[in-house]
Amino acid sequence: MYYTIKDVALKAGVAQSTVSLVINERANVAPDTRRKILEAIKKLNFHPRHSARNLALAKGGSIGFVLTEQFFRVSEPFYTRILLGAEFEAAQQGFYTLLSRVKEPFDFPKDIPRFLLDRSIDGIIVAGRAPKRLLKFINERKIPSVLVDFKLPSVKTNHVLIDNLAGSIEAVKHLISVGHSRIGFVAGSSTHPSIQERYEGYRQVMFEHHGDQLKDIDKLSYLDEEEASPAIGREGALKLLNMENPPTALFACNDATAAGCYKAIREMGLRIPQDIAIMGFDDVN
Amino acid sequence: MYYTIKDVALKAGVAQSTVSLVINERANVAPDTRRKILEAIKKLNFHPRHSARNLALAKGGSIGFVLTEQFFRVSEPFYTRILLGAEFEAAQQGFYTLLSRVKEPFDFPKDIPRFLLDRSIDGIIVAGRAPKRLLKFINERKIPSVLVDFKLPSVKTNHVLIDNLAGSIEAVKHLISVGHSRIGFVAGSSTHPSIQERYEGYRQVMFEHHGDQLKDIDKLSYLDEEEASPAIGREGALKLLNMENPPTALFACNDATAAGCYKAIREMGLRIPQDIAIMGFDDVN
DNA sequence: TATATTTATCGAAGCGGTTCGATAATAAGT
DNA sequence: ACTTATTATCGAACCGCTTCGATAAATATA
Repeated sequence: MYYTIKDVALKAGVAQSTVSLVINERANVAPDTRRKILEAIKKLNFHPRHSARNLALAKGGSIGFVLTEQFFRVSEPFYTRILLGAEFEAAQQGFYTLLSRVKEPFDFPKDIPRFLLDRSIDGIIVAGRAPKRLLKFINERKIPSVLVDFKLPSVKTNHVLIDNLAGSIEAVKHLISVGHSRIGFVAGSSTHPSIQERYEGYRQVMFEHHGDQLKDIDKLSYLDEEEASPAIGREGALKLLNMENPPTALFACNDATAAGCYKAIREMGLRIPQDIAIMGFDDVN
Repeated sequence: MYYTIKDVALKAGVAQSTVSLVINERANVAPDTRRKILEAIKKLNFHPRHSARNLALAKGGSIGFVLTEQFFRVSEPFYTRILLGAEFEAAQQGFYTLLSRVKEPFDFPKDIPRFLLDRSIDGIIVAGRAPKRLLKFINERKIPSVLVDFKLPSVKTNHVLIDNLAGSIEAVKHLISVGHSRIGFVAGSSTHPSIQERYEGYRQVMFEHHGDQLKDIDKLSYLDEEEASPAIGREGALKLLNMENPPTALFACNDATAAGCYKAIREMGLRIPQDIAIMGFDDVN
């Protein structure tokens, strides 16, 4: 049995509106009245109905989380973690989190996440990547939004990005500091801005240390446009490690790719770290 | 700018209620009227507001998904997958999915997922494990529910379970069929019913084949009550592989544990599958 | 003491849908 | 042709909450 604000009002002997004032912690409620009302609430185990409140407030009461479909297939939990973190924070603030996967390719009006249309959300988080058309739609609707781990130069947005460049520089410098000089770079999703930044960091440090051997550095890089994954990592590692004068260290563009490198290395019967060093990015697992 | 059903009615020159009939695909609307209304809907890009509709229907419009907190920390995406699958199906049916993590230990009235109280959900999925008190609460409230991958004998529920016993039997038989006889069993979460069933399957097959060496079989099992994880797997594998007359194959209670076994094996410098075989459970990654 | 302010509470309207009972228009039955 | 059943549409009430303007009571100001 569920009770409503009306039942509470009745039980406490006050008007509904006064109960509402108490629920929402508004000013000007006599301490005694407040006490009575709180008591009634407790007794009836009353909890305001989410949809009723949201309707009255013209709000959604949730935040949306958009992830591109293919991230669901990847075994790496990078974005899943972000989702869970967002969910946690949202819950703290009294919001629910609504998940939506957008298709690729994106069929414009049809594939718009439903919660964007039925006003279920008050804001939206877009992670990893999203069709430009969708971002524009969000902007037109003036829906508060923030992109995570990507942005499009052509669309004005709020975003939180990883400092890929700095991270990458640090990674490569570390490898150099422990004695490596032939360092390979293995990447999937090579067109993704984040990956490009990581690659840029790699190149910067490599140039700094081996500026004279420009062509060599290019040969040490394996860039694949396909989704970064263990399979791609394996492929890249095999390629680089089988060249003449192979690298002594591999820097993978992310941990999923690193897992593949790891596998390739094992297949070749090499040992880590004795024979070859390996470096990932993202700190998952 | 958002439009309401009223705007649609105005534009189409009919009553709100008629528009509602069309939206909900009810009978007895003249084809011509229906057409006019659909046109107006399209033109105004109207989408019924979720909260308004749910309020009127006394529904939630979402389904809840409950996961025990610690599953969020585990790197294995087993339950995350189930969440995503549930979300997908729910979306197909026009429902949103609300996620909630329950604490352990569970502080009864306080830790009840909010969506259970504010009537945001019409049904609930509980995965992996949950406090009995919570399940009872759900039952008392007569909230449609289904448990995934666990059940409690003392609480009447719907559940969908993995056929742990059959899977386990199949796994061990396979190892035997390829020539192994000393097969170790490595498990975390040893009190979890699913794990116990897997252990049971292992024992059944082992008894069948080595009924005479009862004590040996016990020695080949590593059971830890702590959460199944790579760390536990590693620990178990190291222990079993360092005994006198070690197993030639390891059967891990799940893939997270298997990952740890894998690691241990590598640390010991053994090769898979030449030196030792390894078997997981769950088919993740 | 009379008047102006402030404080506490209330009632009613509104949020945007759905649904039920009423009514008008059509079709069917005799 | 006249009553009866069916179909299409409408208006109003309702879902459970918030909020605004009104009112009464309590305090402050002159």
